[in-house]
Amino acid sequence: MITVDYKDKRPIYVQLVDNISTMALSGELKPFEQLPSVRQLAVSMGINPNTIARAYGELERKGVIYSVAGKGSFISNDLSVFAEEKVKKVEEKLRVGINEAKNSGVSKERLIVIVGEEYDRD
Amino acid sequence: MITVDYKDKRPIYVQLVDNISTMALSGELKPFEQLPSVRQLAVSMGINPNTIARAYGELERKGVIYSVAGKGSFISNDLSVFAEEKVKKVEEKLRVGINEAKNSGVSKERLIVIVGEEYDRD
DNA sequence: TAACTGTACTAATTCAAATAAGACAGTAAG
DNA sequence: CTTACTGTCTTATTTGAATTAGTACAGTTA
Repeated sequence: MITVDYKDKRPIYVQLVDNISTMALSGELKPFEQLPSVRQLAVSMGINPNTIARAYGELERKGVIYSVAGKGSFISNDLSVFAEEKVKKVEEKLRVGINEAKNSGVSKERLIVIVGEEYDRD
Repeated sequence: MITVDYKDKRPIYVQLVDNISTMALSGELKPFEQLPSVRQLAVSMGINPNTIARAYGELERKGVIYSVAGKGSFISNDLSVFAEEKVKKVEEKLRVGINEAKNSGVSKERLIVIVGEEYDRD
């Protein structure tokens, strides 16, 4: 289910890009699967069609979906490029976080413990 | 030196809070040291006094500085409460980042390697 | 032809951040 | 006491990004 959270401070189109990307990567949305049309999704979510169109445009640029005028928008066949790009970004963000922790006096050992706690849960 | 970066998307008052907090923790600003007055700093940075006042208000709320009407604003004697609070936030942010990496398929081993790379630099 | 699809463009609206200007009270020095 | 600082508070205005609104155009499908 495609949703947005109004408590989330990020713009709606960013949330849509994030959610649909995640659903595509997890397999909840499958390759070649058709997405709701811009107008259809806009009505069902109670938001403006242009906001959906902007999200779809971003998703196409990232290679998550492809759009064909007159037909609709579909999940891409090959998500590997996007997946690699995402891993890169996640790792870079993590490095920033690690350095912030380092600068706040968190020890390497403490950090390893935290990594373990998060990885060995559920 | 207290500065703001206009390329930074964060509000100016947030940047000021962050910069002055960091300088206080690092010792670049020492306990009881007087900060520039609201008006003085506003002129020297070319921004509005109210923006500075808002930042000083936040800093006082966080316990980084204390302000006395008529005298000025000064770095707090005891920054331990703020320091602990900061470590908490940094660790929580890190846990979020770790889970994002985990969900993107980054292995625990890979993550440990990254932690090592960042910690054993400089 | 009719009813869909995505895309593009411009104008209006909304909201937080920042600015502007001023008022008030405490402090310190002449 | 007076003057010139200090922080604090209030209200109105401006600015810019995000979003909405409305419309137009071209491709697709039945």
